[in-house]
Amino acid sequence: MNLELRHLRTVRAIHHEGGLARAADMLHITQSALSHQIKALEEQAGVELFVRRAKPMRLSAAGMRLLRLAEQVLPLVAATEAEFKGVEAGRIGRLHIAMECHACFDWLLPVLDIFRRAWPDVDVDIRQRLAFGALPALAREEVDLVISSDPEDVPGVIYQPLFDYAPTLVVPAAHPLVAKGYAEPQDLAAETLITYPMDRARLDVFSQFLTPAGVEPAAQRSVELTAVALMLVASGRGVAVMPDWVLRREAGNPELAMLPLGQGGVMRRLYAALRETDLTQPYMAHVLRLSRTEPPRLLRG
Amino acid sequence: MNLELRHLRTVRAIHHEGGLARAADMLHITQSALSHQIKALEEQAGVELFVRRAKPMRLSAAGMRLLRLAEQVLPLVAATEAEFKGVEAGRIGRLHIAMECHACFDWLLPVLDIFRRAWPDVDVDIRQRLAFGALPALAREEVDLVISSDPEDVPGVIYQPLFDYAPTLVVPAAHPLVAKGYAEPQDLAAETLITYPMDRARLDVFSQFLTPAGVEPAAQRSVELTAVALMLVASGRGVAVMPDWVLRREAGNPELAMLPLGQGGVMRRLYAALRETDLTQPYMAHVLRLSRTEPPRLLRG
DNA sequence: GGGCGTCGTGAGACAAATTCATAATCTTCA
DNA sequence: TGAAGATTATGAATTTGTCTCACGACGCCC
Repeated sequence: MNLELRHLRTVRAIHHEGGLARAADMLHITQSALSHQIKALEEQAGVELFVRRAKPMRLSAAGMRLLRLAEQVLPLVAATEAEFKGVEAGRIGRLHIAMECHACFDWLLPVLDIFRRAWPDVDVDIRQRLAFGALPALAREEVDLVISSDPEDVPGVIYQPLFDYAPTLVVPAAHPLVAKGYAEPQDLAAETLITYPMDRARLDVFSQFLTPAGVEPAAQRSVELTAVALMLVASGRGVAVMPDWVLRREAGNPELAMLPLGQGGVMRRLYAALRETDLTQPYMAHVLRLSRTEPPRLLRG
Repeated sequence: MNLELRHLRTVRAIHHEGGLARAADMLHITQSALSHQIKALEEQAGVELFVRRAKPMRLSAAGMRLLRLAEQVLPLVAATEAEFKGVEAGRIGRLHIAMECHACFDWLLPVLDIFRRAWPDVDVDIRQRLAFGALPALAREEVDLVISSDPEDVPGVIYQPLFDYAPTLVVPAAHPLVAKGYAEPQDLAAETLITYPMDRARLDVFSQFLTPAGVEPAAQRSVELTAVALMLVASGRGVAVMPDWVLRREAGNPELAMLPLGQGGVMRRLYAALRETDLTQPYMAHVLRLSRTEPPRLLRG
């Protein structure tokens, strides 16, 4: 019977205003238009929706059921429309984040905790394991922000630098390398390397250290959790490379020792990638600012 | 932003069918129409509702919010439309009853109890004290059935006879009139008459007995409940006139005695009034049949 | 019974949705 | 990589639907 919201708005207006003429007034159309409309509607429904005996016109029993539907549905619609105005105004939005950096949980969770208090209407989520990589997901609008240290040139996507970090080797306290004071690629040739479960190309230890030197570790083992990796290192099962901000917290742990990669260490820069169109979103600006300022503060505090 | 159900149906179809072309198919319009429609919608909303990078087209974050609305609203609409089909088929309807007869509760409630089991989708109600009388309320579709013993000629309203009854005087068992065996109007001139709280014109004792004879009772008192009226009579506070079907239940009560009005008694006929247009409703036919057959059965049983 | 308010109706103006034909993209697969 | 197939976009014409205008009908209230 092809009901439309227009009809529900009409039914509600006639009921609330008490009569066709006044309802037409409130809907900013003529009384005649309403008369035509309800006549067509009644023909479609096959039921009399209004009682015409008494003027002004009133809803019949069947009309009342339509009114009930209108009172249910129209507020929902109005709320959604209001949300859309909110989206236009930038108050509402979505912030789904993809990380190519396992340890980033460490600083990202506190950052998002601050963020969600400031932007309660923004839908926040973190998504791992995107099927075809994080950047395509960004372009396809599956996610809205990608945390990565490998900027790629993708049209419509821009990179904002966040902060620098040093991938650092962590070994058992008793390890012979500790005396040397730093690690060279060859030093890992006989070691079991513990990494996060990611593509080699996205692991700093390979992309910045081992692969350029053509060195392969004796064995590799992947674990999901930072705490587990550190435990394995402490118990002599292998060595790992992690951002310095993770390890700074373990500075007081007597079972572990940290060594720079190479004599001078390796510096890496973390970026946030987002769609160019989202750059104007105020909440995006906010989350970027938080992501630049909060992590260093967390390390000090 | 003038959303319409059409748009919600489109959004839902595109999501479920996964793409414009298939959605167009399911909605029985061309792909082109849909393309135009969503373009217009996006312009109105000021937000991109679909992600066009990847084909087939997918909902964007904003589109997802519209989808949520669609999933909320469309089932409600569909349910109401289904109800309207039910109304057309006569399965669903309203049966609001106005009584001009207080004691009719006695038989009407059992009748409605049977009725509602047979017609669970018919909305049943009993309404007392209609502002301007029951018959205008019938014409105005405030009620759908009126129980009355005074048929009036109203266009569009027809009367169906239900059953006959005898308004009967009930007095205390020790009352002097009991010896006489019947009551004449003058016998009530010295009595307190207990009635239901209604207009005199609608009380049998006046319209059929006292008023024609020009007799006025010594006093009149009105009570709502039959049981209370009988209690007052039993305790010598007055006399009352009620339909015989009410009193037959009190036949064994040693404190009360029943007397016919006049030597031969008075007979009255109860009618059900309804709109002519409702005469074809199957549930109306059913409630009328029940109202004819059940009350006599109740008296016997 | 004449004014007043309310609703109904038909014709024409206007707006909107749909279709048709075709172009522009993207995907897939050899 | 290039051609076939699938998917979406676009512009103009067409159809459909909605609204307005002008007027008529009806009921109500002094």
